[in-house]
Amino acid sequence: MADDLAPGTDRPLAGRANFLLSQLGFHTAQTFATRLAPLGIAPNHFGLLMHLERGEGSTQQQLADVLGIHRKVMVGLLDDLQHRGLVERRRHPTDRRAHAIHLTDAARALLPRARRIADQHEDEILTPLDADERGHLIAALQRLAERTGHPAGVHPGLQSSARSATR
Amino acid sequence: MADDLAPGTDRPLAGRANFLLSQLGFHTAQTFATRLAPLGIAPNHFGLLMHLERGEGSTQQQLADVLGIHRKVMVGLLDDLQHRGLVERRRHPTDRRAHAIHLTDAARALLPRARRIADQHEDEILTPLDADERGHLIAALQRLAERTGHPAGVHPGLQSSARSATR
DNA sequence: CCTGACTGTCGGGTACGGTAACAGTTACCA
DNA sequence: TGGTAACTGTTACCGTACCCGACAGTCAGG
Repeated sequence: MADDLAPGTDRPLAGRANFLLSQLGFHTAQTFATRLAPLGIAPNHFGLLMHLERGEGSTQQQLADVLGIHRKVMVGLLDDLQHRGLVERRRHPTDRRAHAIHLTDAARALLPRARRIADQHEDEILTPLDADERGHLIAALQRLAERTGHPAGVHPGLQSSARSATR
Repeated sequence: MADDLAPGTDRPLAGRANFLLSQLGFHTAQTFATRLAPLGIAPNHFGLLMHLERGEGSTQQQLADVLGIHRKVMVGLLDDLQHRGLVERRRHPTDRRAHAIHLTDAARALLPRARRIADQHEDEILTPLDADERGHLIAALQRLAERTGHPAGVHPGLQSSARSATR
């Protein structure tokens, strides 16, 4: 579209889609972490719990693969959740080196509350838009997200900052 | 909209606007930093240079206020840029405690290249959308960004990760 | 049975973020 | 005029988080 030798356009940052996405993404992650903090978990814990909900008994390695992180990080995440009483590391039925990760009843009670917080937070973020505009925005974002190479629902920044909301 | 006592909706993460924004924002910031790295600067340096372009001679404190960060962080950012030969700390004409920050010729030569990289990066991110959809998306994002409380063009995550692309 | 590969975990080096404090300078105000 | 309070830019410090390799225990295949 732009001439390959032309200098960049002189638009302000606030009109560039990449800046807006980065700015809004950071703000969204930050406020969501704040909303979730009273539950004693961080956004990455929430994502892990959501994954565990459909598929308990997985290995830590399997979970790490699905979320695209290193097994070492999974140790820390599960330590947090176990300390919080939300997951159990049971013996794996067939592989004695591995753990089978299961949700506790407390986690099953917590998840609906967390989902409601997520809904409220989303509604708050999208306040300026009506229902039609929200639909168009989400559809557009999904199309952009598909191109990033990350599997659906996998956050690229997951490999860090697990303990911020834990203490 | 949702009943206040209802459990949260059971949508996957990939369909929630707040998750999509956070995911895309992180990915966008990451790839933009990569595109910018060959120039020897990070995204926050780019933002600072853009601000300096319209308004040289500012004090470090003034710049920190405009960007919403602490003066100490500005010291680090300017250290990087000065080391890179892009800014000069001159004596302030009226206040001998303060520095007057000026761009160098190298910075004025670098900025068009950086802007072109930003344009290309934006185009790359928005590939799946046509011109109309891009316009609608940017307009919607701008309306959401206005509600965050951050001044236009101010990135909330600016207070960190300055040195990632410097070395 | 024995070697190689895998699982989950632990310690150590390193870099980062935020706090407190500093000298130099200005502004206020009696 | 003098003296105190506030401000600028900077440094030193400390607790924390992240990355790396290494480890015991266990499985799989020849």
